[in-house]
Amino acid sequence: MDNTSIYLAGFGIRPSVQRIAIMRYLLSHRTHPTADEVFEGLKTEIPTLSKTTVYNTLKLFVDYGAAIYVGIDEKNARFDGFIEPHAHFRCKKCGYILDIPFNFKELISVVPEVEVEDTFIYLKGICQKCKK
Amino acid sequence: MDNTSIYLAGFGIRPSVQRIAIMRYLLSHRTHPTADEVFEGLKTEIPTLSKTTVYNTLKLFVDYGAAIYVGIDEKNARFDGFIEPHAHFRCKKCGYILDIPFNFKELISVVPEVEVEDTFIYLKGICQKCKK
DNA sequence: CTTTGTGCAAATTCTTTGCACCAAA
DNA sequence: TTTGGTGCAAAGAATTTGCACAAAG
Repeated sequence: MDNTSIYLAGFGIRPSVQRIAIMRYLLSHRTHPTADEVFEGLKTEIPTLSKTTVYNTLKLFVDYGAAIYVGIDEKNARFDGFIEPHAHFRCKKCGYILDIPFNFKELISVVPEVEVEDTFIYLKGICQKCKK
Repeated sequence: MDNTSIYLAGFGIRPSVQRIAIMRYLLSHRTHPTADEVFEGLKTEIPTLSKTTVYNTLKLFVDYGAAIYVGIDEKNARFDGFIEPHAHFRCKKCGYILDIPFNFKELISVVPEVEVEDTFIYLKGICQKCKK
């Protein structure tokens, strides 16, 4: 049965075949995919899907707090369906993006003069696999 | 006299008229400019300057550690001549980017399983001016 | 029926590339 | 005289826009 539909509704997002599929993709592929990767991953399942819809939908998810925009990759926008606050690490060699648990509270306190709404922590370096 | 030339040499960067002007621009305009803004700001001073050279040079500066890439603006790459580790805050309304002093050491310690080389902290919200 | 969502094609924008010329070591 | 730097024009790639049709409330 379809709990993705209910999940989306919880964010105030009207479900549609496309939106459900895209959210399902995000939740089952924790790879921080680009819009293109989402499109490629779903075009067999939904042959009529367009890239425009993927772009629209991912933007919608971010606007409604159902996904996180990940700006760690200078070439493409990436998206994360895992919305608990966390940092991201990207390997400079293989490009792999790793979720890093991180408590944002302590960070926000250092900035009293502005009203911080969103926090993005991007770490770059070499991952374990590439180090060997 | 020209200490920018010596400054660049300190990073292992051969000075040229263009490189000196671009670094001077970065150091005197702490606005985290885009490549285009740097180009626009210098084209009167150096009428023969090309955008290609600005792109090449900014990339070179980042590669040699003479400037920081600022990925807080989803539309454009931005650059910072202030290379002490610090965080960035961007106002969602006016787009103003503010430097935030921040000690990165404590952050890196939370990620033992990977080798972090670069840390980027981006904060977004509403600045004081826009709050009023 | 009236608003919202989708998708095609075209446009836009930022950035990179190929190449020829110029400058410096 | 060889390597490195600049700049033009063109290409490339990611994303957005305009618009017509489809779907849902």
